[in-house]
Amino acid sequence: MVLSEEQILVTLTDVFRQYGYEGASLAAIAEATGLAKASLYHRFPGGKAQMAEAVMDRARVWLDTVALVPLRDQSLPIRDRVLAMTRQLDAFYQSGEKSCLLDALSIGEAGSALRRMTRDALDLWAGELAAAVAAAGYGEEDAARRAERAITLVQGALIVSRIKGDPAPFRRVLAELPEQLLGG
Amino acid sequence: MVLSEEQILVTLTDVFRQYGYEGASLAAIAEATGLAKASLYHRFPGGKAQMAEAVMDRARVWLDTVALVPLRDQSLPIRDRVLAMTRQLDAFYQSGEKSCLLDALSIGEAGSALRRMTRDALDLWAGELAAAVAAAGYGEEDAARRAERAITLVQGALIVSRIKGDPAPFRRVLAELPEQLLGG
DNA sequence: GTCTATAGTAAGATAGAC
DNA sequence: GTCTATCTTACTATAGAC
Repeated sequence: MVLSEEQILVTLTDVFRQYGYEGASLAAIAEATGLAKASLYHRFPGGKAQMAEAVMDRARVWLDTVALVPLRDQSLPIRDRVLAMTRQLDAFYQSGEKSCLLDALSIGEAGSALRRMTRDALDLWAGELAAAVAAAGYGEEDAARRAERAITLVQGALIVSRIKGDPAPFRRVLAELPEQLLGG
Repeated sequence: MVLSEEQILVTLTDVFRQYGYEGASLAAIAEATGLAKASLYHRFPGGKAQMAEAVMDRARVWLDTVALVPLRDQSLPIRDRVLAMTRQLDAFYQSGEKSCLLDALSIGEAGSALRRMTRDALDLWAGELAAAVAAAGYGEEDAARRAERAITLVQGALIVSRIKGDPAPFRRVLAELPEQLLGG
């Protein structure tokens, strides 16, 4: 059976964020996707490194074309825009039951291309979030700090939720994110 | 040359938090410690799993006997106690240049014993921090939320700093931790 | 308690048939 | 584009000498 590239990338994303880059063996990937290892190499001649880069590229595209889109909709109140972003995050992380992709792919001896991609994704997220907050009337620097703190809370909450085996900390952070970004 | 158990655990801690559990190969551990693989097995018959558990156990002891000690010193103002804890964290994480051990050892297929140890360490930290905040006059539930949020910020900041290759986010979070815990 | 040497296994990756 | 079978390497772990 022939799977679509999209279906494979969804599965790869799950495997990488569950096991991390090193922990995700080709055997595990083959089993999760239902494809033989040779078939994976047919689609990703660069092997596991290319698979991880494809996953990260798709994550950046998702950030750019889905999660961050509501932030740019100036017809909505800023608080609603932020709220729409948190709903996308909630879906991507399944309310805290899935681990963070940026974390999983930035640990260990990830290649330099992958490192750059995780950094770019983080910068994209932080930049657009800061711009949205600044557009709400905050100073550039204040907005940048609020955006950085929001992202920090999301990343941290995903770790705390994973370690505790309890999605509640992530849900709490997500619920308080609009106030964190726009309050005070 | 015979290294002390403590010297080995210091090195193991560094290797595990740099590469993660899966990424830390015995070859890398042997090179970092200067011991042959067989010598490592002499000291840790349970192999890599036992090494990681020993590292995590030492981290819990450090938390209990070093980092959290100032929190219990009721002769000092609460803000100074929290500040003393942040100084210990700053030293352990070398101002954000070292990754988070709890993160590195909780990702992937870490054994159930290791999982329990990371969770226990997190609970110990959260519990004592919440108790200290509560002793400053906050309600139990409010104190627990503030403690959870502080730990979330520290974890998240370590990830952001690692991805960006810039310790500044971690330093900022640490500097704002007393206000985060006790302000408002 | 250290080492060299090696066993046994699982990893990433490839060849070639269909 | 898929597969089975295989190659090579690197891994975890052990044996046995000093």
